[in-house]
Amino acid sequence: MEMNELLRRGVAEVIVEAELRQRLAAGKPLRLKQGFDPTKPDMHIGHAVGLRKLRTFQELGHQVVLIVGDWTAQIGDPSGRDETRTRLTAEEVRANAETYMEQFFRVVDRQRTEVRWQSEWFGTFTLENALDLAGRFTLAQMLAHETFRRRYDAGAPLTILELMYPMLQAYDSVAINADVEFGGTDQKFNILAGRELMAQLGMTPQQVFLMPLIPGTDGRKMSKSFLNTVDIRMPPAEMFGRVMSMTDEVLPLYFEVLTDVPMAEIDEIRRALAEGSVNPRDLKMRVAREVVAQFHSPDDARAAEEAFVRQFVNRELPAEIPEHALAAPAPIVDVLVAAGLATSRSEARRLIDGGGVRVDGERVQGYELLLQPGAGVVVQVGRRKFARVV
RNA sequence: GGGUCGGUACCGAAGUGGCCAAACGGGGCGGUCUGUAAAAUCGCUGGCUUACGCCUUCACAGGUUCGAAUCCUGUCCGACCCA
Repeated sequence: MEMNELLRRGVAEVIVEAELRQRLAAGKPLRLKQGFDPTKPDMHIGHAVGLRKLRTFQELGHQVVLIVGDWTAQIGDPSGRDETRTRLTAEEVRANAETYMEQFFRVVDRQRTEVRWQSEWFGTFTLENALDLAGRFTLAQMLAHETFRRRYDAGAPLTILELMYPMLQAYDSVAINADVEFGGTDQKFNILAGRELMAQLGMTPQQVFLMPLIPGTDGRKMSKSFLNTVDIRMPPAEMFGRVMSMTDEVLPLYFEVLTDVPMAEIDEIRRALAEGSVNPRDLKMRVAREVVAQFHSPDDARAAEEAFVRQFVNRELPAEIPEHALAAPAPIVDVLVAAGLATSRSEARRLIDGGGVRVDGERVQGYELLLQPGAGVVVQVGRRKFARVV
């Protein structure tokens, strides 16, 4: 791969690019650090952008060092909007780490990855070590971190413990002698702290590789609370559907960071979209197919596409409809709740009132409809929730 | 340690004795439209009830009152000022 594309496609920022180019040119395998906190095991395709980049570096012969942040997880990264954290038990940490890695290694090559736990070095850290570390950073430095300063200025709680977070992450780089640290742009401060610490200790400062935070399917920041994520662990059909619901604006970017489609071709796509000579839906299908193929398989991708076309383009019933068994005739309201199509009987009634419930395609008008066991009718809420009554 | 202000539904935020299951905005869900896009627009958004209505909820625990999210006491949590 061409150097510019390696350092720029799907990359937000490289610090310091000239230095990194030199080190790459020297031809020695580099140690690429990527850390994670085993607190929130759900990864979405936004995270995959960085994983894909790691994978590319691996293919060029470099070594990935994955840090399991079993200590920093106790603090919670203040870089995000995260506020108070509950402490995790050792078992939770281990389970979360496993879940994380299961996702991580769907993209990154396990054979060329060294997995290290923070407890290897922090487990034996003494108070003396901790004080020494704390002594190497100043409050002013910490308040230079926008998140800290904003919270401080806003009068929001900010503990000394949270100030420790960047220090611990910085020390990880020392412990494993990192050449490059990867992270999202929200990691810039923490990763730069690593650079400074390494320099202070007479080591060659690590290079910084920041991945962009990609927008979610609705164009806003990709975030669980917006329900606009595409999660790596989603089953193929759901993953396909979520990608399809992306807003037009993000389409070229998704091509750029989530597929291997050549940049020249993406430029053409951009042009075609601008002049309206293609149906964006068809391009989305291509992205969706590629994404599903990456995290599942090409076969899964094909199947997901067929199911999508059947259900949403042709408006046919999905191939797979969960069955709900009835022991006796039951009112529609009860069936909706029991089959998980409504969370309460009140909600079920509201859905009926709002015209959102259909039985075999017929809109349900009242609450009194009785469904018979074995009837085989299909109950539907909205466009996407189905159950077959048996 | 002292003082002041504050803790309301998924989030933000009104409400400061009855008209409060609680304004408004966001989000979410559903209808129309459609390319499961966006935008637009309409409705819903604690639970139980066909319904009348009933029940639980405004940090937590008590109390005053015919009646409390609203008043009082204590507890917990946060912010600010003083030390």
